[in-house]
Parts: sequence; structure tokens; C-alpha cells
Amino acid sequence: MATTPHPRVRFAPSPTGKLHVGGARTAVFNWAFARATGGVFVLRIEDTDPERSTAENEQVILRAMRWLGLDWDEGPEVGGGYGPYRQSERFDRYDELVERLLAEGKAYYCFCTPEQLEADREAARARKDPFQGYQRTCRSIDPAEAKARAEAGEPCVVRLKVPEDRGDVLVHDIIHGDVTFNAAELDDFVIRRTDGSPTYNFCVVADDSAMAITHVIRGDDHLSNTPRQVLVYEALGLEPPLFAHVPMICGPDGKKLSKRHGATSVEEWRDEGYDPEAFVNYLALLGWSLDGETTMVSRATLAKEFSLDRISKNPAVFDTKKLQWLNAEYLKAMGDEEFAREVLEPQLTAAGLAEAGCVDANPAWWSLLAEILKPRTKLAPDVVGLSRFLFGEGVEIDEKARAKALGKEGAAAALEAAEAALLPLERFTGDEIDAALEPLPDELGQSKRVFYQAIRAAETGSLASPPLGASMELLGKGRSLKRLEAALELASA
RNA sequence: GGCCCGUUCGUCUAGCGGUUAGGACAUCGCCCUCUCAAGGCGAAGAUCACCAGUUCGAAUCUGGUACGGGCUACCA
Repeated sequence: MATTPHPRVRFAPSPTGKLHVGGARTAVFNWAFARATGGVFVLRIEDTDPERSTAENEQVILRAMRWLGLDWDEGPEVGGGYGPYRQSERFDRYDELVERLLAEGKAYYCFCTPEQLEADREAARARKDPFQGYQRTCRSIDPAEAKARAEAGEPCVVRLKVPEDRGDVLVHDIIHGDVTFNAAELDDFVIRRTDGSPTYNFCVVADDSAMAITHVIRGDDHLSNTPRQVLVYEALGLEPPLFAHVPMICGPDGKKLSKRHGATSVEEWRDEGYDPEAFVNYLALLGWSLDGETTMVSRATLAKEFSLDRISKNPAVFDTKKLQWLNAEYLKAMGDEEFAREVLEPQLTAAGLAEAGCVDANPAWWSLLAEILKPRTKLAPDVVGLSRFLFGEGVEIDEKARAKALGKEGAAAALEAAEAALLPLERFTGDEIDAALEPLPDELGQSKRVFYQAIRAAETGSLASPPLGASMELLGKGRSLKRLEAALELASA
């Protein structure tokens, strides 16, 4: 049982909003498990609630899944042998099963109004009854009579009849072990609403079974609902799958992650400039570990090494700092050319500083830029601010740079000496530039700090920048010299 | 209220009866250095929630307590 030859797992988001990080992590686990075991990853859309489900949200979720690189083998837009993969397209199937349960006496009509139910609940609370669920009022109605009333149009729901003598319901959970619930504490829950639509706890079972799902991997918040689902499996005469309830993700305050903790949908993280692979890596490490030591876990590694027995039981706090560090690690691991094409070109194009195709037009220039920017980039959009000084003839010198660098005594002398030393250079490369400038501070009797900061202010307009030699190489001799001269007017003698 | 789950450095975790309780992020210090980063080295940080018990021996097994979370809907 533990080693099903070809596991089938599913991720079943509800298109009532964007894909959130908790859902994304569940998706990562399902995907990784399927890939690592040679199984099948099914994507199913749980849109039984027509009020809150929209086609737009479904698209947003699919887009987020693709961005994360989590491809599904069966589901919307790819099809498969167990479709349809939208619950809204499976209503006739659910209905058929509900009718069967009704006919077999395993479910029954309930005509209680919401007001009655609320009153019953209140009464149970008042008399301190530990059982505050449905009081099974309509169980005693004669089935034939109930059917007649229902067919006559009287508003009613259908409830599952929890067997009186069912006793303990065991949930076999791969992460938690066997979890025991007492059926007597489960009420006869609704499986079909007044409007005829089926409820979650019923559809999940109908679909997981119909889609031959072998392992249900989902959030811990579903553990308490699982015994209800087990009861549905039993009523239907079906074998339940294996369950794996993964710990929740929470905010720094220990509460379930939500909007007030900041960005919660994966597209917001994408827009902030995170790399999808780094994001998946981080998500995977939230509640799972490869060996306790390794922190860089690529999708390829996940697809090979992921296993359910290394998922922890306790909830995890989402730590943006660590995500950011991981993201920077992925950027640093990129080749210069790759960084130029995948980070620099799109970011600088979006910022209006460069144009599509720029990297192809001058690969060497862009590779050098990539080399000096990579270790300084935490998030992709950082490159815009880091390289802005390279675009345009002159550069705006910020106030701090004026005051602290150009305002220093000897700044003008530094600029003049630099210009004189650079003017004769034939090969205007970082190394040549560095070599030409190197002896100047001593010759001028200046500290390196004063000397170089004056040059830096002149060339980059700021007190902090990438290495000067390479920066000037990227600017080119013409612009570099022109900027030295321009700064001279602002510099103190 | 009832039921269920969880609890190892600030955070993510390793650990599965005998370890100086290991790693990573963050923090701090030193080195490198013309700035900012990156990098290297190092430090600090966990009476393993608490209390009993089992055992020669417990973070690891058992029970209870506390705290946190979840479910208890005609949401999913």
C-alpha cells in the first residue's frame, strides 16, 4: 500500500481568488511527489461555488502555476482520461451519486430551515451539550414521504446518514500517522444544497475516486474534515486514498498567512522580481527538507528527491529575508550571458533605459554589466537603479555625492589628474583604467578614499556604485572624460 | 463548548534511546577593499514548551498540563 506503483495526485484550487503561497506550496509538494515517483499530477478546478468562482481567477491560477514551472499531466487545457477537470462540469455525476445514496438509505432529505438549525444550535449551546451539530431531526421522516415532499418542490437539502454504530473513524495519514475520530461526534452533514449543488466534502470524494487519486496531499486545515470524507467513501462503497496533511504556512505572528502580512499571492512575488525557481525552492523548504543541510534545491532536484516522509508536522513562518537571500543565490548562479538576457534586458527595457534586442547588439558590453551587477542584485528590478548612471550622456550628481565627495578639499585636483591620466589610454578597459589611476592618490598626496570618491561622484553621480574601472569601461572613454570635466565645475579646489 | 493537530536557536530545519544538540537565514565581529555589494573567517544564539513516568541512559518512548493552530457552514 505504501508503494503504489504509479501514484496519482492532484492539486485542487478553488478559483475564488489568486493563487496564494499556501496553495502554491501544496502544489509544489504534489508536483514534486508525482515527478519523484513517476506518478501523475492532476490539476482540478473546484468551482462548485458559482458565486465566488470566476473564469478569470482560473486563468490567473493557471498562469501562476506555469510561472512556477509546475506542469500538470491532466487538467484544464491539457485534458486527460479522467475529465472533465472542472467540478462545475461534473454536476450530473455528483447528482447521480447523491440519488444512489438516497435510494440506498445512506442519505436523506432534510427540510429544516436555516432558522430552525440556528435555534437548535443555540439550544444545544445553552444546555451545554458537547454535541452542537445537526440534531438529526429529519432522519425519522419516512423516506417515501420525504421523497414525495422533495419532488413536490419543498425546499430541502440532502444529508449523509452517519451510521449510528460506526464508532471510531481512522484516517491513515502519512505525515501524522493514524488519526482517530469518533463518528458519534460527526453530524449528518449536507452533501447537496437546496439549490441542488453538491458540497465540498462530497465532491472531493466523488472526484478523487473518479480520478483514481492515490495520495491526497493538502493543507492541515483539511485534516478535521477527512473523517467526513472517509464516511462518504464508505457510503459509496469506495476505498479511501492515502492522505498526507502538510503543515500550514503562517505569518511572523504565528497566525495563518493573510493579506495583512504583505504579499500573499504568488503573482505579487513575481512582480516584485523574484525568480520562480528560487521561489519554488523556498516554498519546498517550508515544511520539507532534503537532508537538513542543503538549502539550494532546484526543481530538478525536487523532481528527483522529494519524499513525503521528510515533511515536518509543525507550521512554518514565512520568512521574506531568507527568500530574498535564496533569490540572490539563484541570480549569482546564473551565467553572465544568461543574467544579461533574462534579468538585464527585460528589466531595463521595462524601465525605458534599453530596447529589446540590446544584448544581441552588443553581447560583450552586456556581459560585463552582468558581471558587475550580479553580486549586487537581490531582486531583478534592483538592476535598474544600479545601472541607471550608464544611460545618458551626463549624470545627475546627487546631493550627498556633491557634498561628501566633490566638496572635499582636493576634489578638483583629483578630477584633473584622472583626466590627464586617462586621456592617453588607447585601450579603455577596466584593467587599464585601474592601472592608470592607481598611482595618482600618492602623487597628489591624497587618501584613496578622497581620490576615488571624487571620481566616483563624477562618473556615477553617487557615493556607491559598481567598481570604477569596469563602470568607466562601460561608459566609454568619451563619456567618462566628459563627466570628469563636467564635475570639475562643482568640485572644490 | 466539543473534537483534532502541533511545540528543537529570533526564523526555516537536522535529529528518529547514548551527539560538545548539526546546518541555513537573520544578527554581531574580523579580514578583503576606492564606495556599495559579494566573498572568506569567526562569535553569539536552543535548560529541545512544562510536569511526571518508562529506562543504566530521553529532544527522541508513554501520560498529563500549558500555549498555539485547525475543524465544528446549505465556503473550499
